[in-house]
Amino acid sequence: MMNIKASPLTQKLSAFVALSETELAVLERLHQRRKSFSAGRDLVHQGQSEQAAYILAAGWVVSYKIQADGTRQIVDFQIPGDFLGLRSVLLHTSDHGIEPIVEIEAAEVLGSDLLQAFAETPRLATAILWAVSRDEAMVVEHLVGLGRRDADARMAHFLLELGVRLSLVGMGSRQGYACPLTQYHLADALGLSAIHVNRVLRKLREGGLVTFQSGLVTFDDYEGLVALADFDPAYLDQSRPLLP
Amino acid sequence: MMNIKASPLTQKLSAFVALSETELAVLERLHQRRKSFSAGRDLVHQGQSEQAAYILAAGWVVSYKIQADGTRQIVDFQIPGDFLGLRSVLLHTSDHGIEPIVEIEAAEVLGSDLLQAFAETPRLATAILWAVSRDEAMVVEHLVGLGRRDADARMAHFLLELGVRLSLVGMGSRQGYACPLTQYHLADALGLSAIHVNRVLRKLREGGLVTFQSGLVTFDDYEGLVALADFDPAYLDQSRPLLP
DNA sequence: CGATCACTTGATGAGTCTCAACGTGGGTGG
DNA sequence: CCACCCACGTTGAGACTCATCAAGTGATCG
Repeated sequence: MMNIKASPLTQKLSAFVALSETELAVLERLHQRRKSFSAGRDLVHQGQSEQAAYILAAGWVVSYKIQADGTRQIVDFQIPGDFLGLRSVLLHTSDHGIEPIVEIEAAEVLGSDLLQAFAETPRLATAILWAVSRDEAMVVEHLVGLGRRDADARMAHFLLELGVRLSLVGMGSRQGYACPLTQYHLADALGLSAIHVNRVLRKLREGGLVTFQSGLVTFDDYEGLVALADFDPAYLDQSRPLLP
Repeated sequence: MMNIKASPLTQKLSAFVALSETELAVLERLHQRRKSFSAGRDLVHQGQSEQAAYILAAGWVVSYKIQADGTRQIVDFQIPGDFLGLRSVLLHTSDHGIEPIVEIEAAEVLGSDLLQAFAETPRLATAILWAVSRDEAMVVEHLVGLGRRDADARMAHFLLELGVRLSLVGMGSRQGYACPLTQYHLADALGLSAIHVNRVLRKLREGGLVTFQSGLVTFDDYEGLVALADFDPAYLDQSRPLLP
């Protein structure tokens, strides 16, 4: 391997399919057109008609929707190894905004790049399709949380899911992880007020379950948190390879 | 055209792309392996590993997730012209259940059928990809509703969205539509208790906005409802063709 | 060194849930 | 054919979760 360290996307896909040398090479080629973007400036505006998608290489990104009354609902966070704006490319328009939370690094991917890569290595296409389907499953799980979990379970579930996702790209463990999100981010993602988020975090911390402080998430009682959240990582694991 | 009436899927896709004779023929061929299923018996169980997908031809279907504590969250309803279990096929497992609400008619579609159809008519592939992306956009909008809309707006938005979807397949209009859902269905979809659903419906009815009664949804004041729900059908319209 | 941002805490109230009834129609079995 | 039952709908009272308003802290930064 050329690189000292594989890209997060490679790492993630490798956890699920054994990729050949060729496939790895094609994957790395997709990472060529590297760009960086600074925090806070929208990558994609809600309503914009957009052309390119990106593979996130470093940093955190948030996808959100703003309503007419000004409230914001965060649909998902993206972490290294995730795709950005894939649906915007397909629909040739974006119904949501995409904003870097910190300074990020991302590789621009054109529709044509993707097509070509798929033509060369169909297995890779399948692997990426898997990744996209998994994203969809995460959105569904998020929806379930908003509809049928109370604030505590919602928070617990969210922090656990993020932990699993980060672990897949080597940025987290059962101990915890670094997390640049503010309590306002959590509020907008979980459909709560920032004030209530604060109280929930305090409760979880004082209950000895998890600590969210100064950019660090620490799991104090992983099992307890799993129980509280009714967390079943099946929809993320997907360790059963779907390739023939 | 052979058929007196085009299938709902054909109707839906036609609203967005002008399909050639060939494409129409391929589309009709996908509807060959027709089956019917009775209400209440799961088509796909949560946790099952499933092989086939379906195109819904007649009837209503619900996709849901059951939690450990027994509460149910409905992710989406499918109406004629919608795909069922496409993601289950891709992931080779199902993280959610699929249940017919009434007696339904559906055409079984194997992965191989789909691949072959796509090989014959790439434009059709694009059209179907559009339909799938639109479904995704609907789930996202549903998520936003759960997170950031109060019960009244949630209900209003839901009834309006369903109206637009049904209109696309000729089963509804600005006047209203037939709807076999119970108040319990609404409750599980909107993250409310059935009791509160009842109250909300009464409020909307007495406010002269919309009537949900005995299997019939009637829009009494469409504009008023749109205003209450902050409903923007942009994510459904997609009238801008994405084909070259 | 004032400003701003992220966080924190308390008090109050709205929105929604839960529990507990009761109504009503269509189906089923005796 | 009647009596019953069950699913669905309706209504009221009280409790609880979470939002809102108000205020204040401590860091970071131009």
